Amino acid sequence: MENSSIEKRVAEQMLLISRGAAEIVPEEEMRRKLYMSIKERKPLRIKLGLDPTAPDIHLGHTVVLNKLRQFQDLGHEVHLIIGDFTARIGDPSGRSETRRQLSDEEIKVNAATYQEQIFKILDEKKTIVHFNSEWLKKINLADVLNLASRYTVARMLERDDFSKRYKDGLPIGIHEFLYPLMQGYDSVVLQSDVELGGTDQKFNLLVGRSLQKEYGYEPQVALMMPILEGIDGVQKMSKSLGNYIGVNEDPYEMFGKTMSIPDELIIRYFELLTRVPLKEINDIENAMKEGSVNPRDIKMKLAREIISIYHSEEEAAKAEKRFKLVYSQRDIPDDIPEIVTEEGEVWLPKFLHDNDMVPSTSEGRRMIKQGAVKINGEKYGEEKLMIVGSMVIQVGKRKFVKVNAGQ
RNA sequence: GGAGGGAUACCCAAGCGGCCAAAGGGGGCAGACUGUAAAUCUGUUGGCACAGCCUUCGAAGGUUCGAAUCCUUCUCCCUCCA
Repeated sequence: MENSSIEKRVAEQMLLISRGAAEIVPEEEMRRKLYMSIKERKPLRIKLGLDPTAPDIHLGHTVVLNKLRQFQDLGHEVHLIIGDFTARIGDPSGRSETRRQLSDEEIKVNAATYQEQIFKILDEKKTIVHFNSEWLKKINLADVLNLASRYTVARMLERDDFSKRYKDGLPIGIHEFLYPLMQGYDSVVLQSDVELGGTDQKFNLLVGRSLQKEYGYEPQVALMMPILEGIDGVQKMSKSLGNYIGVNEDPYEMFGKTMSIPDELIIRYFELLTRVPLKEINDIENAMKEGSVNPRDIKMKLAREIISIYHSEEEAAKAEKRFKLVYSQRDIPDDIPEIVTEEGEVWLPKFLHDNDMVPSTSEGRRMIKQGAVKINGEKYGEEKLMIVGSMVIQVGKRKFVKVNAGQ
């Protein structure tokens, strides 16, 4: 192949790879690796490590997975490492406190659900999955010492999270120092060319680089993706903060949650979560700046795009229709759950609780007092309710149930 | 190993014998307004068939008519010294 045509393909790949990326360290090396890969027709080994610390994955996780998928589509070799061993330690990255250590059982369960969800994005056939216990389990203390001797405490303490904790007098477990070393060791074993991660992974990825050098291999390139903000627009998306959209959520939930993101996040979500071409995204951005489109409509498009990836276009359209009905027209949707009960008087707080519309009867009472409960579209302020015939009970904006009183 | 300080609800934080289901702030939820965005205002924020009762101030015991508050032991964390 001509040098010039290789260069051209390198440039093309670089463009795709850079989309949304926060940082590529070092960028020049990325180019060089791509060049060699094309020239020698040898795919790059791309590594992504995942800690099975939470049972479900959400859109925040998909940022990096989408990038991985791009590499796959470009013909590179994707290695997914399930950190079943490292999960025992828990990644200290960005943590202001020591992580809880997980049990084997939890890890196993999480790893299984992970894999099932991950392949909604990655091409299963082209993905090589490893569990890092494969090699980390076999290491003995002498190996650990050998590994540990290749890094220094001073460099560990350069890390933001460690140095902050150290300064604040918060505990740092010795085992937490081992975490980046183990992750780096994964790279040594795998001889990865590129490792992906969030920007919070920078330190770990760079440790991988230096360990690979220590062990006499070519160091990997660190490709960092931004950390996605959650639907509150402020904090990073995470399950524990409750500001997430899960990939397993039903289309209507996804639609609603997407619509609730702040406007400032729209473009970012497009860029990091969809496959809408960059050019189109730019057009959207400009149109919004000019005010020629309503951000609400753009958000609806975003929601459709996202749902299409995890469900289907039909589902997306259905979710949109329902959304418009409930929120724009303030109407009652027709596909709400129905329950059958006996005719007669019920104590509403308990009734709502029994039907999972409120977390407790106390909360139910509060909702009623605050005017959040509607019967057949009418605000209802009483705790006692006479159930006759068929009625729709609504709590807040989004919870509906249809009650049919049997004979 | 020695000396001192601390642990309060989702988070931060006040309370230091009864008026404490526990101030204040953040966050959450709901209402109004809207584009279920943001901003703003208002209410609410342990449970229970609820003007009452039950559980909750790191854990377990104790003192007291009465304990988040006092005592004992334990657990965890921090600071200083070694």
